[in-house]
Amino acid sequence: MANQRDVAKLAGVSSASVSRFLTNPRLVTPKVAAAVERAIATLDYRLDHSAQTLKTGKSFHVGLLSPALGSYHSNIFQAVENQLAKEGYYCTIFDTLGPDSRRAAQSRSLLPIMRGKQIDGALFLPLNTADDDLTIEQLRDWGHPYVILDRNLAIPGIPQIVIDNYRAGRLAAKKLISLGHKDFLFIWGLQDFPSARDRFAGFRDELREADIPLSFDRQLEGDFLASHTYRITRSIWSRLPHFTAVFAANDPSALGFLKAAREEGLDCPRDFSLIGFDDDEELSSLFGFPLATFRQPVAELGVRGAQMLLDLLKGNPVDPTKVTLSVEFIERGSLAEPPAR
Amino acid sequence: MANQRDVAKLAGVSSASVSRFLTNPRLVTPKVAAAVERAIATLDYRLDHSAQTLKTGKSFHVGLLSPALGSYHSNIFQAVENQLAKEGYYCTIFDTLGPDSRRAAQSRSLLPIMRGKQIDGALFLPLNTADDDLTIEQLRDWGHPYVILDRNLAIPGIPQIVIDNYRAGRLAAKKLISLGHKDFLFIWGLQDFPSARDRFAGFRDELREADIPLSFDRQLEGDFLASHTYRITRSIWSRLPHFTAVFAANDPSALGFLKAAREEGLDCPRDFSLIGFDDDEELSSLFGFPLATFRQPVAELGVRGAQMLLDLLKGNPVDPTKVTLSVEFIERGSLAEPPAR
DNA sequence: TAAAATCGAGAATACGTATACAATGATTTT
DNA sequence: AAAATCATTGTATACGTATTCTCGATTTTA
Repeated sequence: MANQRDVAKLAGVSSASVSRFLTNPRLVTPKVAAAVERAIATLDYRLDHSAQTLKTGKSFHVGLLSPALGSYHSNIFQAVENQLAKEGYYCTIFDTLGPDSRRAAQSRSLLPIMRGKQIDGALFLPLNTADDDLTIEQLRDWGHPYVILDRNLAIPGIPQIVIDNYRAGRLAAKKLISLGHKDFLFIWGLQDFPSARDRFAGFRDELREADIPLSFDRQLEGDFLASHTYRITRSIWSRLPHFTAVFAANDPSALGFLKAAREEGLDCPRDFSLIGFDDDEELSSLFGFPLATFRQPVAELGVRGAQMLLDLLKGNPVDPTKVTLSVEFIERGSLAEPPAR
Repeated sequence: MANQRDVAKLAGVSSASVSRFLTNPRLVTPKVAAAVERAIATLDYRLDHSAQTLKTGKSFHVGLLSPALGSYHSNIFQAVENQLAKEGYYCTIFDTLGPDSRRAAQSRSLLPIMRGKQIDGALFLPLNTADDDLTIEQLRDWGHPYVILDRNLAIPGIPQIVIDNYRAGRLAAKKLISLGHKDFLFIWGLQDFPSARDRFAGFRDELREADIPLSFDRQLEGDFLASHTYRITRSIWSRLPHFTAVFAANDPSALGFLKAAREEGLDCPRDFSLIGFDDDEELSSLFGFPLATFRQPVAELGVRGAQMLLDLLKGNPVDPTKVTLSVEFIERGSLAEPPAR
């Protein structure tokens, strides 16, 4: 592999000129530039990234910290990767739940791994776990830029892009209340997911303000999967209180519940109204069921997060450090007034 | 940030000893080791990754080259990332279809980006495109280890992990033929996906050997999505030849077709048998339809690929350079004999 | 006991790059 | 025309690490 000295020798200039040409071509004369360019082409020279990193302290790598790498997160990643690639940054992934996290447990966090200049910044998709709380703490005095994605933190000044799950919860409740519903069910996703918690909080608060409590027997556990929600629903059906409206963690959960309810002789929207989350058009169209749901700007979450991180990396001022993206309520045929009793 | 010299000074030893302690503790006396260890803890010293890379030529980063980052690929990535993390390797992702590929188009490939010691090796999930063919060519004389995943290449000696899609196609055809079927349909996935092409080839070859041609009007285009397959099927229904057996690119496609067929008054398995691919338990259970399908070892693909790459990186001999993983045929109620005419 | 062999650790150096500093020539100012 | 300014380029050095080389100390062998 050729280095800058080799290029310089062939071009008949000093290695400093080669370096200058590479970092900022305007610093050298057109004549030198041409000679260097030719020499680079001849030798098929490539900049050594590690040497550059050592010298400048900038690696042009950012970390993507995320639990698992499911489809939801991978959609965000794709947006992030594309956005960062435009500016020459690379993405290194860290599974915060993988075997790597065992190492993390020993050293109490992922951060030690990220030390030593290998990472310029990080995008973090945290859960609501103690481990991830600790990681956030350590990111804060890491000394490098970072952005928290999709988890609403009350800490002022912390760079974050969030989706307004709380408002979504309120919207769902408001809509159902306005239709006349008084008896609700809430189907949880994985409780460690911040988004699921925020939706619950919004839903609960809106109901509370209408003097409708949401007791524990009206909360079903779930894991974002249709099959599990179906099984749970079937198994506790006889113990469920009277209900006419259901808000589920996501579309698969909603449809899993629907399947169970249908098998118990109920119909939607005749007997109850149903709202899902994260508009899954594939599933809805395949099912042929007009499920009311929310669409969340997943790609925009990634793009905005990446953009904010890039600004921080460049030292540009980031005006609002917290950006809130809105969900879109998609009203469909699964909504109706409660049946007359 | 402290460096090895600082540690050495505090420990009262030379920096060489510090380095030796870090690379191989057996190279130093227990006494020195203890002193160095203490100094490291005191100064919170971390190895500088870029300096180490510059010196050794090993970055401990591998590239994950993949088109898009959909759920299928992200499952593989998760397995790969976890496996590599165990050995201290990091994964940098490259979207071969993203805006980055525009850069690639200019320079005719992704490889220039991977030069300069930033990547020790690569895992590549190629499509059947000219771009990706070129990338494979260039990987071959890149000089670093690489493994091709999920694309069957006839080139001998090339390191690859493949899933036996061809055999799956044959199995599907064999089963349907043995049930007495004579009139078939094949539903394509995205044609650029090697796996879809292999399945088609196996299916076609098995039929051909039974003297059953699979003409173009018996091949439906698709894109792995239920909604699209549904629309296509409806739109060309009247032009479809008589059929009693259908093999679809994946489960969503199969169910999209099923939905369209049901709306046309057909029933499965009464009127036709149906086989999908990539066992989607969520979808099947939600649909309540016993779809025969194939299960492919996606996680194992990632694990084996990562393991092979690690072996190559360490210089271990890799015995069979081509590992073929088998699919599992899952026979369910969507299979039956053809109806009497 | 002396010479040879082994071992541990310090000194010095190189990896490839970016940049501070010095030096050169060209250009403008007085 | 001489002095001052400026634009370019070359020289030298430092980033932090791994490793070769050297040397002194210890152990082994005849």
